Amino acid sequence: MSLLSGKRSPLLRKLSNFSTFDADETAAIEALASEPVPYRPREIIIEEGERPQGVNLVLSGFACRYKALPDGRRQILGYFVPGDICDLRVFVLEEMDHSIAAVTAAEVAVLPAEEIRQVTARFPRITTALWWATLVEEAISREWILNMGRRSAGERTAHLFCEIYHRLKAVELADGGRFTFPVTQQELADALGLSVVHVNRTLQLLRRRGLVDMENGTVILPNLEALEDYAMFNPRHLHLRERARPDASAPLETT
Amino acid sequence: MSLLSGKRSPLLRKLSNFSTFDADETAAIEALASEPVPYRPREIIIEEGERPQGVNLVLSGFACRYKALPDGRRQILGYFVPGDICDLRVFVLEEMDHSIAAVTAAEVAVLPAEEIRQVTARFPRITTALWWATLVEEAISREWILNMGRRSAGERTAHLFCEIYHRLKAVELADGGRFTFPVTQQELADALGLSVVHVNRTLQLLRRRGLVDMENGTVILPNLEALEDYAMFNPRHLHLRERARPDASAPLETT
DNA sequence: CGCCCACTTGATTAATATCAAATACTGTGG
DNA sequence: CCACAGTATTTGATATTAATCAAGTGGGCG
Repeated sequence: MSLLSGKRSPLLRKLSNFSTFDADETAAIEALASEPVPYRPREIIIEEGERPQGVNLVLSGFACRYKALPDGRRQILGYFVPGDICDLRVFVLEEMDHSIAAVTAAEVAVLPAEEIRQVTARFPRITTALWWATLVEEAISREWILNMGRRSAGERTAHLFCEIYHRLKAVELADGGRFTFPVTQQELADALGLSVVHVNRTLQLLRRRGLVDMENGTVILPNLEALEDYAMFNPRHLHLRERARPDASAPLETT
Repeated sequence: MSLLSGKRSPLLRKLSNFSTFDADETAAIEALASEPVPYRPREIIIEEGERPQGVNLVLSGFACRYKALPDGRRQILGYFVPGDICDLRVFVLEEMDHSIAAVTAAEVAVLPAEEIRQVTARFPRITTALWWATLVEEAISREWILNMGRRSAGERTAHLFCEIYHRLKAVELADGGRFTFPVTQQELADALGLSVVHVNRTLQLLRRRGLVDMENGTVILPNLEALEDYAMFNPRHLHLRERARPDASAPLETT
């Protein structure tokens, strides 16, 4: 992708929020995303129970993890935005305990385990950056638990928009309080643990308060500060401070 | 600890659910837990914003992760049982985005990063097992999101008891449908995202249905199968199948 | 045009929170 | 052993939040 446009790939843009890379490292990161596989909206990428084939890297569009209860209730567990890697070390486990699907039209690259192994063996700084990405994803999961458990419908919805906004901004896909996020209210409901009807009313509330507007798949946050305040959003959990850091602190870099 | 009693440490018991270890590996795992630090109930182990000192390994008792909102609402994000390691790669991040505290009286060992690095450098099978443990914890987090989002108060409570039971069983601290779990209803409320009063009523409901009994800090599950059914509990997400496996599949084992 | 799908609205019900008070239980000092 | 304080549990009444049911509306598109 970077070859075509001269622009940095979303993965590189994302990892640059944690570390800076020299030319070799940059080339190695850019080389990871081999051939993009296109998915249509809602198309399943991997399903619960399957054995994972490779490590998926989202290049464009949105995807999500989700889980369903035997009686049909469905819960989205998290979103993937461009630059996100789904389960770096998924091969340790025998089978998926949840599913991953495209939310919108999306392009996903499948990285062979061996390729990741080689890159991480050669570039410790990339290894650390990949761990950082994994740890941030875990932190987001924890925030979701707090979200579902202790935030009201309005706060929870607002919080989700703050999260997506900051994540998209980190890969240069959002700015000025607006971003493309074409999801139905049903999908929001599944992500927020609410009913569709209630999502609809909650969005109206946020709109009335001038916190969130949605038109045509674009989310507009006219007053980000007020929104973050209302949602009690603390960007700390995204660990996005831009800076170079030494990579000596990483344990677990083994032979 | 294993020196005192001749019994296997909880960490070894836990990892044995994933892999079998030879004498050297066993010794290395047993040597990890140096000196236990005692904590009193509710004592904070690490607080949000702090820089982590080392990797914590729970030897006895229960601990939890939690997060609080600025207005005081509190949410427990997960429990630690003996054998659990809190954040293997925590050093990658600069500061904690949540807190960890003892729930009951507990003993915790602090593992220096360097020690972990050495053990994992020498024993790839241990490395893989530690990853497995980390991945299981992530899977549990995801299940909690489903729990909070889509399960009713009763189902959610039941599900938590199923989870703790299976986890304790994996370290030989539960059997025959009973285990020690001395938590207050307020703490359950913070874990389940409910009010105390509602937890109380939910427990009464479960008791009336013969699914859960609690007396004196001991939880009794008189009919585990019915409970799991009611909670729609699927043990798959704990990835606890007992078996030896090759460790060749692990990516990211780098220099 | 007409259909499908998403969105919206209103009315009602169910789940859960909040408030307030009463009852048990635990440990402590006398 | 008792009295007491403090905490945890239980109960009842009421309010709030969110789900459900049912019926529109509206836009894109074959």
